Amino acid sequence: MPRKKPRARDADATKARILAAAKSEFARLGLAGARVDEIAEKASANKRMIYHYFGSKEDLFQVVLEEAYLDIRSAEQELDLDHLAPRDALETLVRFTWDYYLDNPEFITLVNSANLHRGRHLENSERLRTASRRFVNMVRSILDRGVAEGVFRPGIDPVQLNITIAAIGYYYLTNRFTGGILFERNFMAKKALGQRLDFNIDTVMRLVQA
Amino acid sequence: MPRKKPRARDADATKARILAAAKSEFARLGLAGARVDEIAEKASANKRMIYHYFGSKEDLFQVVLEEAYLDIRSAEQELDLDHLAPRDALETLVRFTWDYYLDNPEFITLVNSANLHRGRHLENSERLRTASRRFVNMVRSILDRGVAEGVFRPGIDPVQLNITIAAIGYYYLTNRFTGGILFERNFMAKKALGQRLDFNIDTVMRLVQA
Amino acid sequence: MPRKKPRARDADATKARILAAAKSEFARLGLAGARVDEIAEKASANKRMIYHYFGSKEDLFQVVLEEAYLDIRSAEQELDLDHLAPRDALETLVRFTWDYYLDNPEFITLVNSANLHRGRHLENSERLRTASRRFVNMVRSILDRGVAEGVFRPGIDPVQLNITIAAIGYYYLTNRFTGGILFERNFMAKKALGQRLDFNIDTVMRLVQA
Amino acid sequence: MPRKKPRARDADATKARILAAAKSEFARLGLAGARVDEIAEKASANKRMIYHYFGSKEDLFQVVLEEAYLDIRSAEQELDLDHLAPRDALETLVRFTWDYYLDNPEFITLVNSANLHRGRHLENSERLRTASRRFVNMVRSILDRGVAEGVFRPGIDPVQLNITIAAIGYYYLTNRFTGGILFERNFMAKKALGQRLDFNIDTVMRLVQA
DNA sequence: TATGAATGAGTGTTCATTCAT
DNA sequence: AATGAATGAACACTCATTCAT
Repeated sequence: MPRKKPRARDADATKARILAAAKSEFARLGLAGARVDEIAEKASANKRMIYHYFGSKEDLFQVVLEEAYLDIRSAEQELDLDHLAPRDALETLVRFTWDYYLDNPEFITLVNSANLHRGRHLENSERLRTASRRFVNMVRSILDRGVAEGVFRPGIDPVQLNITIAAIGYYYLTNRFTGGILFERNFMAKKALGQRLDFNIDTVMRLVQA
Repeated sequence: MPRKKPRARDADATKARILAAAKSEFARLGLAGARVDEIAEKASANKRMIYHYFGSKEDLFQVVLEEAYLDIRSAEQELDLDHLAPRDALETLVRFTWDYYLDNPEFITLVNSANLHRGRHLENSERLRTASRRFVNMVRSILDRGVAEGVFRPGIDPVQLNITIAAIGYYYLTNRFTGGILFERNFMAKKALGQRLDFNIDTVMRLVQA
Repeated sequence: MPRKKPRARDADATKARILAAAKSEFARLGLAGARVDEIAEKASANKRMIYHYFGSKEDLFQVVLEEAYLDIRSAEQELDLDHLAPRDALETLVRFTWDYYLDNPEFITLVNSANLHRGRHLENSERLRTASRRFVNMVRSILDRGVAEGVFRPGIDPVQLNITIAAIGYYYLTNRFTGGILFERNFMAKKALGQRLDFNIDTVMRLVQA
Repeated sequence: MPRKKPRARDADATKARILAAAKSEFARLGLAGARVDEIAEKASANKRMIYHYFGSKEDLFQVVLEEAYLDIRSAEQELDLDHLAPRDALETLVRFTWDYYLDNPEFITLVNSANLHRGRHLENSERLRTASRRFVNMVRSILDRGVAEGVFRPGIDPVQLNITIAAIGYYYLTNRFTGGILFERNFMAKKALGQRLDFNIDTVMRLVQA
């Protein structure tokens, strides 16, 4: 017996399309600047579906944010840093962080938006806290191994180190527009990007050097 | 008998009040999130005056941004770093940058907003470009003196260094909300702030060390 | 049992109500004088619907204008003047034009508004151009038949004639207020209206007389 | 004794500049569309002066209107039609009316605006009523002389005649924009203007012909 | 006579959200 | 599951007018 309407089953696809459109719009325009109409149109979905699946614009923002953070945390785990020598592991992490920001520019503006709203939208995400703990432990383990092997100096706070690794890439990229104007450089030129990555690896290596 | 300045109906004072209110609102809510009505009310000014003096919400945003940047550039000049020993000068700059961000939290979110809008509002500010050139030259001069004295290694790009100095403070503070959640720390606790500043000074010193 | 048309939530009906209200308001107060709020209220519609269906106040004005012109052009076609003797056809047209202006006073002020705005809102209406061509051809055909029958003199430009037929009715009615003041007459008294129509028919007949 | 402040005496000049600017703006945009700010700027006058001299925007409109009407009435008197043969006098009047409309295009849109507002702004102008009476009498006298000389037919109402003389010129010019679109002609081309004037003279002459 | 500063009530337009089907 | 219609509150911006000097 042939099924009647194979139209259904789109629920997940519709949700995914909404989420992708929302991510793009929130990243591009911020929470206040993004428009529900525009998100619906870009998702080829009816506006009503957004409310059906996500409840409200803010709730949708919250889901987008959580997904974005879980994505980077999950990608970091796949780096398998525990199987690399400490120095290699650290350099890999610096490179990965930089590349991830470059490949996922929405991540940066989403995080900025989240903080403009004082982190309110992530407050209750236990999944995120768990993933973060795991991530910090990974960095700590690299540091510990490096100290044991005598290549890293002791006493480095893995959280501080990690903030710095993120900072030196993130800041350069998020402020690439005003930076380009103030310093009269094209921050996104291929050569400039390469130089910055080198500078950052150097910075981190000198920082942990025994 | 010299008359005092006839202060009532003072255009300059009104403009200044509008500017201050706008700075606060744009910093708090972003360009899209800020409300002209609210700015007017906080400035104890009539909404019409905003349009009279600044033309539009975006034009007002532009002025706020430019003023904010000029302010930090001007404060940096007052540090008189050329009269300090190179290492002291650099540490002073790192400390100043950190303190400025702490004392002027609006600066950070304003810069974020400027970049969310792709730097569009600063594109034509020659005043800013001039001030920035002067600032970069100041950092370059510190580096040169340090190299000459044998305390800094040669070949450091002053722009890269400066970006890093800004980054390691800026990122910590702008992302203090999500950071606090992910890393389960109070980023703004007095002790945490002190530790971060120490970490940053250390980072920069190791970076330039001969 | 056939269900009646589900009339509630009827987009067409809402559009029609908006159009009718807009016609009335634009006619009464002009494009600048009419208020979108008032149009919405008179249409028992939400203001948002006006923008949903018509885009903007000016676009709405454009649609109102085009509809108004198409309406008179369509009514003229229904006169079936080609089946009347040339003199009867012409008199019928003069009477119709006069009656149409009397019955549709909004038409006159709408046309005035259109011209105050330099015709900008009708520039791209191909429908209107088509209807106008058909109309001019109808008048031309009446003239031609009259000349062939020897009752009209030859060489009359149908466009000039038509402008005159419109003018002598239109001017009297559109300027009835200042006219009433200047000439100290009630232009809209039944007797005055009859006299003017007679005068106009006479004017046109003498103009085309062989 | 030397006069103190020779700055004064500008009062009349200021009023005149305001009046000229107001005429232009009201003609161009209508009563609702014209802006007090714009009028002040075009008059190189302070906005406050408009209120000082004229009381309100509507009062200013009233003065502009009255002046405009008095101007055409006064120009008509200067034609000295009583010294021309009846047919010449009539043709002169038709030509003058046409030329006046062409040379003073603001007059037409001002009259349209006056009537959009139902003549309200002219209701109490006794000066205008007086000038109008004189004008009607002039036309009546031409007709009477023509009848006496046997060149005009009797029984023509001077008011109706005058309305028609105005109408056939006024309508063509006020509706030149929509007319140009509908009839696909350039109503303002030199040749077109000449043809229309000829057509109008012909119309009037046939109308009064004995 | 003249003026720049200031204002309150609007004015077209947009928004996130809900209703009815 | 999905949709087009509808809404009310808000939004950026404007206006004619008055105040203070």
